[in-house]
Amino acid sequence: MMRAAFDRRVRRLGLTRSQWLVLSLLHRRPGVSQSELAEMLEVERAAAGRMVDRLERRNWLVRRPDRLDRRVNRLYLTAEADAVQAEMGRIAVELLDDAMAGLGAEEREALSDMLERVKAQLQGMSPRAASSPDARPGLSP
Amino acid sequence: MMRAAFDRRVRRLGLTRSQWLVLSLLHRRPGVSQSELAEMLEVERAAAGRMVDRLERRNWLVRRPDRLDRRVNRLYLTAEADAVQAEMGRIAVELLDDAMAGLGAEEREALSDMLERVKAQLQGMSPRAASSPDARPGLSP
DNA sequence: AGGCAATGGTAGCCTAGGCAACAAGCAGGC
DNA sequence: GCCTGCTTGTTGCCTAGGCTACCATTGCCT
Repeated sequence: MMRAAFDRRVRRLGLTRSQWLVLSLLHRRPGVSQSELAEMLEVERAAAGRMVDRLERRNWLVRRPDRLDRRVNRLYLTAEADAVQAEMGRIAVELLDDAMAGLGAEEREALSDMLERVKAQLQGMSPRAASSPDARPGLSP
Repeated sequence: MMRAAFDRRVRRLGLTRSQWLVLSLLHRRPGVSQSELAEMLEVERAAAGRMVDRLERRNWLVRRPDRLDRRVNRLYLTAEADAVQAEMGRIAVELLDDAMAGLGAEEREALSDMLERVKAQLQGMSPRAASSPDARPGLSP
């Protein structure tokens, strides 16, 4: 429902929530590879790749080959994307605020905290959990 | 992540979480129409219709015409669907329990309650909110 | 140097959902 | 009776994601 609400609100900008997540991430870390992007978004490489396809087709970002490793594409936002990115961020905050209108400050804190814990739990049972480099994924080591 | 985790667990049964939601609902209320189904699942009529397509194609349910209103299809589970439905329910409960393993009983209660409130808030701003029959959709009556 | 495993990216097939346009059917007003 | 408007369902086009198989490249190890 959050996704749907967000998409409804930013439709006029010609983007979706998922696309905004990419833009936002690329704004903070320009030059990441597609694999890195996929991992950060917690999504399959294929899905990330197609996302990049769509965004590139609409000129929101550019693929540029890495000079050291010919396999990887480094991703960079275009100027327009950089411009719209902030606006989307504002909308995201607004939506979050509206959605939690019925909750007090401590409740929001608690909700956020609990969801983080649930997320960690779910991450621990995801197939991608095995390759965690340093974090202990299991629950009973 | 919940959806993904659930789908991973029930894959061997040849179904998905969304499909299970339909089966579960139809088990409790056989003979609902597609529109009713869509509303109960909080999904567009088109999406519900395609869902029914897939489930019918795989013989999990049957469309039967209503005798009074030739527009509507009434939906009924097949025997196999009825059988597998309970199993899926058990898996759902298990998953929920696993996901909230890091939370105490009161926390779970609180989380559930808060999410309900957030959901209500989001429902109030959805486009389908206007046609609510009795409930007041606004936030400050 | 050569081979082999790991990594990055892509394409194919699938489910899932949104929005819009449409046809068929129903119901109420005149 | 007839027309007008609403409801039900379907179809088309779109994004989004999962899984698998595959190709190219890289890097390690012998």
